[in-house]
Formats: sequence, structure tokens, C-alpha cells
Amino acid sequence: MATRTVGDKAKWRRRKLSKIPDDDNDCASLAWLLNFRLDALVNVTVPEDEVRVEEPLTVKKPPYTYPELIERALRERGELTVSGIYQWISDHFPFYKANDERWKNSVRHNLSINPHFRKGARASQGAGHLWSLAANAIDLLPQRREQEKTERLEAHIIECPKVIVLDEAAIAAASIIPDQDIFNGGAMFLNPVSAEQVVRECGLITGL
DNA sequence: ATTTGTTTAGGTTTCA
DNA sequence: TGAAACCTAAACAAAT
Repeated sequence: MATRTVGDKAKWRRRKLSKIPDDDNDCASLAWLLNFRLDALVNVTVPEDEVRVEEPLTVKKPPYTYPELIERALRERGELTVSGIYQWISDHFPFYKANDERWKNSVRHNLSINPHFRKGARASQGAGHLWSLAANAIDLLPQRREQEKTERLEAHIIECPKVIVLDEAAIAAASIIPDQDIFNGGAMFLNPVSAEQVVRECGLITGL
């Protein structure tokens, strides 16, 4: 298969390491708070020409690999031609547009190289064969469901500290500006959740 | 000419 | 850090 030189790997690693985290987007850091002025956020009107026009919503790529997509199609339909698989995927996932040849190439590539899929008889019309799941194929989807369950669990654990960080930010900001009633000032930036609410939503009392 | 199927090559991400 | 999995692109041949 693909060969990769030591130089290539070093090049890739350098590029990967060069991605220094953006402090502005680092929720775990409170460094920004040192320069934070809450009063600057209150009663501020944004000029018309500075109002950002939202980008149209883009269809996100489904969290499935190509083998998983193909398996879903074949499990649902039993046997499909290549064009039938294309059709099923683009019907179920708008991300994969019918007029885009790139992902179709990847689908064909996966059908060819993955022993999970079996090439059957010739299609009754048109070129190509009927594809189905191999008799001894492992069901990829339960693996995916298990993985998603784990990811949800981890996401839940990871998301909670963000809520706490926001609350800590509110406390920290209040300590910086003691005369400012931040919870009644109308500022939407801070999230005035109670400690009980945070604990409840994080499942720290009731469990997961 | 177009679609299908195979193969090769290399980039990218994830995980142990 | 390396290996493996995954993704993407492309070349090419066979079938229709």
C-alpha cells in the first residue's frame, strides 16, 4: 500500500504541531478575563453595517464512514447496484450530493477493497453488479452505536466544566466589578445559573 | 461516451 | 511516536 518516507512523516508532524491553540477560543483559559470589561458589553448598540450576516447553514458531514454508509444501505435494501447505493446515500444524507463524483469514487473504492461487501450477480439492466453484505460480515453499526454512546457520555463529562467555567467567570467578573449587578443588568453574556442547576445538569447528584 | 470495478498513491485522523 | 484506519484522487480497463 502507500509508502511514506521518514521525511514525509516529519513534515506532517511539524505541520500538525504548528497548529497552536487560539487563546481567544480556549474556553479553559481565563486569561481573557484580565482584559474583560463587563460594562463595555452592556447597553452597546452595534451599527447596522457591522451586523454580521449569518452564513447559510451548511449540511454537516454525517458521522459515518463510507463502509458504515454502505452497510446501512445494504442492510436496509438487501442488494443494490452501485448507482442504487449512491441513491440511498444521497437520499438519506444531503451532504452527499447526487452530482458530486468525488464521494462516489470513494464508495466504489470501499466496495472493492472491503471484504465486508460481496459482489453478486450482474444487474438485470445496465452495467455493474448487485452488491450485498458478505455472509460473515461483522455488523459495523452496533459498534458505531456503542462508540456514539461512549462519545455522548464523554461529551457530557467534558461539556459540564464549560458551564462551570462560565459560572466561575460570572463570579470572577462580579468580584472585579463589585458595584455592578451582573445578574440583573440585562447582559446576556453571562449565564446566571445556580450552583444547584449546574450540579443537577451535570448529573453530579442524580448520576448518569 | 458513460458507468462500473480495481488498483495505487498519498494525505489525514485516531489510538495505543 | 508508529501503526492502522480512513479519506481522497487518479489512472486504467471492462462492460454497456
